[in-house]
Amino acid sequence: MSYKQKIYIENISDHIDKSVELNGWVYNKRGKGKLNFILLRDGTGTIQCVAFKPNLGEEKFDVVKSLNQESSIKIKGKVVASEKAPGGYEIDVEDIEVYQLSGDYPITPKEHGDSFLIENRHLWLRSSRQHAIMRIRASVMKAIRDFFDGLGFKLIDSPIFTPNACEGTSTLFETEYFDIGSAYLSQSGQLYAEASAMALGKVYTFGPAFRAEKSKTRKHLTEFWMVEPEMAFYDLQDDMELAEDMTVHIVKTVLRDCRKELEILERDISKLEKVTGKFPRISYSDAVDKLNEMDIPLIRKVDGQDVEIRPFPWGEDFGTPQEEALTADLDQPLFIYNYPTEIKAFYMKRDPNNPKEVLAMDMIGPESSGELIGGSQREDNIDYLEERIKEEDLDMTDFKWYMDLRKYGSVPHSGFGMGVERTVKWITGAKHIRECIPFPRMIHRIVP
RNA sequence: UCCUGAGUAGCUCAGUUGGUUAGAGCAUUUGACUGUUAAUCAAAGGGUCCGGGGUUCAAGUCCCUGCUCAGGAGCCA
Repeated sequence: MSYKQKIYIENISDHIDKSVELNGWVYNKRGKGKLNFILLRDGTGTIQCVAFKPNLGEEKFDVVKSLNQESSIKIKGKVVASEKAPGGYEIDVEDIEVYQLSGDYPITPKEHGDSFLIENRHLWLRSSRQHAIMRIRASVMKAIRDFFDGLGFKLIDSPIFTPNACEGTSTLFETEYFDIGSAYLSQSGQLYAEASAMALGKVYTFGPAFRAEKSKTRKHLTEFWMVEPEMAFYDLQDDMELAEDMTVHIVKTVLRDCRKELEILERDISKLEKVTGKFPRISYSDAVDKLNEMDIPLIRKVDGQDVEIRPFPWGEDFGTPQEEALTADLDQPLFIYNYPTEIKAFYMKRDPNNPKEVLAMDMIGPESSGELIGGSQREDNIDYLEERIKEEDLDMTDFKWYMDLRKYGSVPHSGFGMGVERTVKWITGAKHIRECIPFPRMIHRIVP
């Protein structure tokens, strides 16, 4: 039989009243004497299969009785519509074949703790919630690629091994690289995206990024996926407009293609439906004023003690409490733009009207989802860029090739980076970012 | 790195003031049942109470120490 003729549960309604063959795993089983109900999952969905002893015969019925959770089986039977069946359809089992009877499956239908589930991540992926999140993740990835491809962007792949730091060295994973010495795992493909944008105009790089930050929170991974578009002749306004359109496109795609998954996750869809565009924008300085109106202080650790500083001083970066306060009443993501130069990366363009600020923006998601996007117009003036590299104590020789981009036809250009897992966390309403990537890498976990 | 909390059956947990043989639900095994929805009912098996040290006639329980895990902070996407 050709693979094209294989039948999957997600399309089972195309085969009503026909006999079909399904392959899958036992998700759950309920016995009732001569009648057994098998909940079969095949990766595309689940369906109830009804095994009735008089129809199957003693021998085959004993096979059904021996099945336990996650046994792998082939089932032949007729597809029937039934109000009693979860999902509306069920299979009247005519024949069954066992690939393998499962041993004691550790993830039972009852509750489990976080640490047990993450230790069994390779099996946890089979559970309905995780299954739904992974399908939404796949949909988000595809939405991102479709969005940029549709606008004529070219996908370029930036290297994972890099010789130097993009922003600071303390958070780099270091590895040996033959006789050359140390190489570092890429924290961002941005510098390479900039070079590519000068060649191709509009590009995006999409791949994993590695950060050795010792963060231990529900929104940090040491390995995460990031999409980074970079566009020649785009200013900061263009950059924000693009980020907004992309975000709307992602949410719309998931709402269109993943209704079932969002239902399994019990996500409040009405909240996502409000993400339609015209995201609010506020400058950093206005945001500081607003925080002070709301009496939100800066909280700083001094000798292990939390000290509240009022009013919030201009020049300090926003943390979680500030982001939450600024977005609490909003249905859509918020752009904060024009940050103090000192707290931002060297490559961001200083505002020609105010050198204390850079043309940078962050997009903070609603529903406490935090920073989803960070971007900026890039510094295109070679002298200012050199000044900033020196201020940050970075090694000029590392950036020789990067400076060439400002030497040979420098142009205004902009870009941003969006964390895929944070976006998936927001859209799915997942409690923890570790649920938003198949195999999370975190400060204290690298297995499985 | 800092702060807080937790570690008892395969899993989720209870375990009184320190006191006889450490319990429950799920999972597993066996049996009953023709419509179950995390099925139900009956029975059985299953324990290095995280490791080490201490106090005590007596420690799962109190003290010290180490390890592991979780939540939060900072940093960031």
